[in-house]
Amino acid sequence: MTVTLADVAARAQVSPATVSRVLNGNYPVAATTRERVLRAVDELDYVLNGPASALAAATSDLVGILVNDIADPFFGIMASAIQAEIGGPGGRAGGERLAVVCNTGGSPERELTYLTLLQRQRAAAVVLTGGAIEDEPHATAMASKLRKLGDAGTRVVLCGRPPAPDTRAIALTFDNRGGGRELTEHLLGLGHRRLGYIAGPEERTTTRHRLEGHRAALEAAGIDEDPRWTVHGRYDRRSGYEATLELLRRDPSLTAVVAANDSVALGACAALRDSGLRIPDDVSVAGFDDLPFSIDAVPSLTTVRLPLAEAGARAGRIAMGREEAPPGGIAMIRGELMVRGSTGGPRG
Amino acid sequence: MTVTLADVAARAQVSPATVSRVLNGNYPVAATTRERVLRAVDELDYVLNGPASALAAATSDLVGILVNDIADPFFGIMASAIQAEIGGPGGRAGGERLAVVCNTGGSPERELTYLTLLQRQRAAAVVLTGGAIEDEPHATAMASKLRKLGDAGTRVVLCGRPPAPDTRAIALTFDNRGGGRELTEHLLGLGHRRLGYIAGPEERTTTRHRLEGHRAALEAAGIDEDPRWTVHGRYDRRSGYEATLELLRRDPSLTAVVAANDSVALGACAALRDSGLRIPDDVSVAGFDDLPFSIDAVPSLTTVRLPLAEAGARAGRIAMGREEAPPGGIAMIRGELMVRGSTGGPRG
DNA sequence: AGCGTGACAGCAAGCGCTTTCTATCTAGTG
DNA sequence: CACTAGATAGAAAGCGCTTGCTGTCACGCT
Repeated sequence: MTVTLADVAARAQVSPATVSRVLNGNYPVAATTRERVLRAVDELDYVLNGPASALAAATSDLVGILVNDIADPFFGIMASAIQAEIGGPGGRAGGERLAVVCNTGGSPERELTYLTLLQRQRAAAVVLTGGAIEDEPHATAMASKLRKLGDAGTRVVLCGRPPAPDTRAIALTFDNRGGGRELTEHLLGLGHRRLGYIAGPEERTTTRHRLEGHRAALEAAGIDEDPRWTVHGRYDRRSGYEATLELLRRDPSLTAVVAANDSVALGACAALRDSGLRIPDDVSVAGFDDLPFSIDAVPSLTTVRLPLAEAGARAGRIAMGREEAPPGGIAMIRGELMVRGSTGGPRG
Repeated sequence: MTVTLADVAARAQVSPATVSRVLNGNYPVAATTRERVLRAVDELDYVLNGPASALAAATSDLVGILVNDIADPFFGIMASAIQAEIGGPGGRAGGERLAVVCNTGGSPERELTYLTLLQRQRAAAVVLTGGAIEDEPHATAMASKLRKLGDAGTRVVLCGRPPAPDTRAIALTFDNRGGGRELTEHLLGLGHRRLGYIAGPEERTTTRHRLEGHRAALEAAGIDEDPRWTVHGRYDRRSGYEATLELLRRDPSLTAVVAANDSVALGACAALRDSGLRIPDDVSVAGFDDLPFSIDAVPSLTTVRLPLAEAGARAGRIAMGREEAPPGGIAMIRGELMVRGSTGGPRG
């Protein structure tokens, strides 16, 4: 019923081998023969059988991209950039590859299961985006899985994620600590002394690093941090809204709120406004990531820009073997402080 | 080197057939045997070879999701919902499926090529999201491709996209026309008579339908539309910014601007502010989609909410055969007008 | 004229799994 | 107790493609 290589071969009066070679183009085939084959392919409307081809050749053209939340532009932007470089149709890369975007939802089990699924598909490469989960057993399981993938010839690249030791994985890590520190230094420079911090979920590297940067800046400035000034939440707007109200309840004298990321910062802004506070006159707000909407907030958000698209593109190229891995397999990608309207000197 | 089914069989002292059956669980296997096999799988760290399995069984567990722009939350939200229902790891669905999110970038060729790639992989189902491109040759090619996919047993679902006649594709269509109309009626009700419209790219069904709704409302109100009041652009913020400046240049007396979607509306707001105009006192602004950030705009955006997540979830279930297709294979999904702060009565 | 040499094309052996058909064994039945 | 139905397990035939190896020619060289 379905057209196979053999059918094409018969029609073109050549052997299946020849058809295969024409299609893969890695073996000399006379121009006239090639033409005949291509015509047959066209006439029969032949479509290669991917699984069969993958099985015989022991390789596949699937590339996995793991993201925490595909609905979040932070991941969407990286995924998009990675995918463009992977060279799906229209990409500059030669062979047409299928990018498989997998949504882990931040769940450790899913992360692992997806990796197994990709391993099962004999994926050509896998790119993991976003922070890692800091759970000892899970980290061990991940490392082991990544090692196996690497051993099986799958190229593994971590994009915006800390290195995975004892693994062949290439890591392009965001300097969350440095960015967090710079951001808080900016606030301190403006004269703020009482800063609330809305952190992301615990046991996430991203959360921890940004928070560490923040605390390092405080410490360097000789400020004793009040434990009440830190609240943990999710990486979304809602969480930012609630956390801000909580922060305000705990200490109404705060003059600045630093958020785990831009979405959280937006929620913080909303909460402040709803509490009758002006930004930045009464309270300054800062975000992280510099997602596209941040500049449109009113006032526009002071934040740390992470080169998401660039990092994704680079990760994609490395995954495809079109760019050399950084020395040591690790590269630290710095963020850039974007000072905008949401931060100003403290009131009074 | 790599562990195969046969290795597991040898270790468990059973035939490969039995191992396969244990793994697929669709054939009776004695409990003790099953256990022995599972132990062997575990000890050998065996991972099924996806391509081989797909080849032999003539089916695969890949499900394609086509989106225009994965970095755009509009698509991200739908993709996320679809994927959750597809039942990747952790999903309620039984078999573990791999969702393949394909980024077409709005390019017709890529759309087609991705479909071929999915066809090649013998995808179990394909969900196409977002509006279609209104180019006769391309539409024909798409229909033909979708027909072939359908004939090959791949379930095809259109989510937020007009029906594809002569195809087995199930369509969950957004009522863009109705939403557009309602939105403009709201503005007219407030007393606006000179409305600018920032449309999306031409030759897109979404663009056309929303615009048609807008015009229908104007016509019903007996307003002659000035051709200068419509500008076409892309579906992004930047485009909204520029288009608004252009609109203002063409007719500074406009009292309202209707945007093709929320991102464009945000750009419009920025342009208005930069032009020294207040929203909504001087000019009202309306968006479309009600993406999460819309409520955080200042003032918050009046827009038409599209149940993106619900539609995606439903599309996912239909694609998996877990929900019946709507009668006639077509369902119209209505939007809901969300009146918020960005629209008000015209000045004066 | 004889022959080495490319340039192509074909043969055939798998790749690792699924599944039909068949064989075996146990337990239930008259 | 002979016999049959039901429950498992195995043998083996592919699934559609790739690729190493083996021809077969047509040239051009000595």
